[in-house]
Amino acid sequence: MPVSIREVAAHAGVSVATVSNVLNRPEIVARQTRDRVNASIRQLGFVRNESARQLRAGHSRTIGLVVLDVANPFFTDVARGVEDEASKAGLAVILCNSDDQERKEERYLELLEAHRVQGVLITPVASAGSRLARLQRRGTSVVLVDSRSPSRGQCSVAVDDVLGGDLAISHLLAAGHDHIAYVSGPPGIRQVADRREGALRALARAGRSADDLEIIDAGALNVGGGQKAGADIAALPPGSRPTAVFCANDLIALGVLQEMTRNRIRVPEDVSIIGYDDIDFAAAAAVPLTSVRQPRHQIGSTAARLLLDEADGDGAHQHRQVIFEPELVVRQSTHPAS
Amino acid sequence: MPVSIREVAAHAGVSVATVSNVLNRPEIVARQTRDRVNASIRQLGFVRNESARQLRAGHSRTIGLVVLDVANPFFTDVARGVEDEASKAGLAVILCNSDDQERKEERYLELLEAHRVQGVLITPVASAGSRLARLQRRGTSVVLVDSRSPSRGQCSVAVDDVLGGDLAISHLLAAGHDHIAYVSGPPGIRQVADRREGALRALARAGRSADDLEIIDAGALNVGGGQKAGADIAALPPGSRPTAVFCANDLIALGVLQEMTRNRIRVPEDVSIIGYDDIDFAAAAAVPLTSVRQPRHQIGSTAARLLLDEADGDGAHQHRQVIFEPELVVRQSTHPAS
DNA sequence: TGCGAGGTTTGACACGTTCCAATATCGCGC
DNA sequence: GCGCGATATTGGAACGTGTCAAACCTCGCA
Repeated sequence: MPVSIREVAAHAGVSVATVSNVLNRPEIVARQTRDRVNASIRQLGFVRNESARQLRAGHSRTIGLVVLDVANPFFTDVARGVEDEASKAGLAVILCNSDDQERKEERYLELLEAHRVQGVLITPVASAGSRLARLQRRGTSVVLVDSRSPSRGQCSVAVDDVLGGDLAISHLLAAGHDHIAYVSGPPGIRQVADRREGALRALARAGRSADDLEIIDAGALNVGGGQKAGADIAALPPGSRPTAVFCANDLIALGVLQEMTRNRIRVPEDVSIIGYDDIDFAAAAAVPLTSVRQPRHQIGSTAARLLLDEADGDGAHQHRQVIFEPELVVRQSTHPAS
Repeated sequence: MPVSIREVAAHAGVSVATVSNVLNRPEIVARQTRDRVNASIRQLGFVRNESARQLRAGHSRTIGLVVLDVANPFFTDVARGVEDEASKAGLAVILCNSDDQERKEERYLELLEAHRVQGVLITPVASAGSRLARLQRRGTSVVLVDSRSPSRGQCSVAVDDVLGGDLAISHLLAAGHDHIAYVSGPPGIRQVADRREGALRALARAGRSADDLEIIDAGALNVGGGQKAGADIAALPPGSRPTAVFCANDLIALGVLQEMTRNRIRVPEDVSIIGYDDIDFAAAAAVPLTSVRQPRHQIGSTAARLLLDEADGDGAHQHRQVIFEPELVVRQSTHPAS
């Protein structure tokens, strides 16, 4: 049904090659011919066939984005960053959710490879190293997102989560808190572990020991986990309750906040709460959350640019490991210790 | 760089056609040959070239999804629904954000058409009708998402927003509220207008007039708009303040809630709040929001299935207009009038 | 030994585009 | 009028896959 370049050529009374030239290097064809061809294109409603272009070119004008879950606002914003940048370059973005499952990730990588994408932007599951290496060996560029390249064999964009943890705890220490808890997610996740490490670093600098950081496990990096942890905190007798809690991400912080409110524990007067990510809902919470901001959109756009640089490939590409610094955003959920 | 079917054939000592048969109709090739070919495939790391397949087949194994903005949790969940369904069918999803801008939408539609996608799932901007008609005329299937087909010329999936507005207001009336406000978004958006219409319908049934519904314009369907509207409400003297507000979506409701809390107006004791969409953050708000739930994930998956049915095309496809019923979810932000 | 049937394998073409080398056309100076 | 260079156009070969009719085996049976 769709009209091909051949039909346009016939309609305009020129050869197929000329139509192709009008499309790709209009300056080399005579104005008169060009106008005629363009008229035919409009008249017949011709639209290039990307598949055919790709076949000839050897690679597609498409990039793959594999995230753990777009429904997480962090990744949503990263995805926007990627898409905005890709759009500028005329590229399409194929979106894939791995749900942190190896099998899904593997299936998607194969699909993307079959599509001969220019490259893959990925927040890999823990064990993805060898799969990615194989992918690269076969010629697909890979850029790690929110994840650091261990081997320097690829580009990566990450945020210094250790620093982030440090910022959060330093803020609480400066406000005079000395009974602080870390509401953790699954410790197997790098981000969770790094933020904890940063927290300990800040404590050490203040002359405290690791034992001074109470660890409360939320089980999952979502609101439900936060509620569970919040209930645990509320159940403590007021005297032995931490006066400040640092949450592994904002979703957990929102859950904790909700539980505090439900139990009539005032935030920040009785308990200060600090989150991580600074998602939009952090500012919009009933008590606006103090949080550690990550440049989410920028993470995505930077990753996309690194990929484009690698793929545009004049061969001069150097792998780069970009690390952003997180930033403390103080709002109303933290308060000097009474 | 990537290995082609030809190299596999050479390696296995068979013809190209046989390799193709192994890939597409394994049952017709002898077990022995099949095993040999499969071994070569694994050994060489062969991965099909989708572009070439598509070129041959005339259409790609890809669908396009055009939403106003994935960063809106409503669309995020719709996108997940689409992607889960597409994944089952082995299709890739190309994600596009129109940001409610005609030009961006147009560019993306052209890109998707060039990719010869199997079809396009789209929440169109207001004026998209003719563009979509043209797209269909040229052979690309279109399914409207969260939007009704005016012409019945295509499939669509929507939610009965009039009913949703009705449910919300009926709930408030049943609780004895008689001073109710509608915090509206841009009235040009169909969803906003429909929800208002539903609200009026419920009032009329209760013998009230349209004048009984106070309209407060939030300006935008986001948290900021809600805050602005919330400030307006808080500024009213307690006596003439509405005892209940129905917000055009949850983001607005969260903004209003935040403003109430900041001004020490109790929710729900002083003011009841009801939102729309029932996004995950509604349940997680400091005061869990009563809201009108839309089956977001299901909207996406249904739309994808309709598209697949149309594209699988044994010719027997009938366009269908699916309309879901929204559902009232009562939580703690609404309360009988005192 | 010859023949046919049934099961396997293969050659060749088509898909729509791009690119390169080669050809056609033109203007211009002699 | 002829030849030259410059400019415009064209023919045809790829790219990698899927399909289909035709060729090729092998085997059993007469």
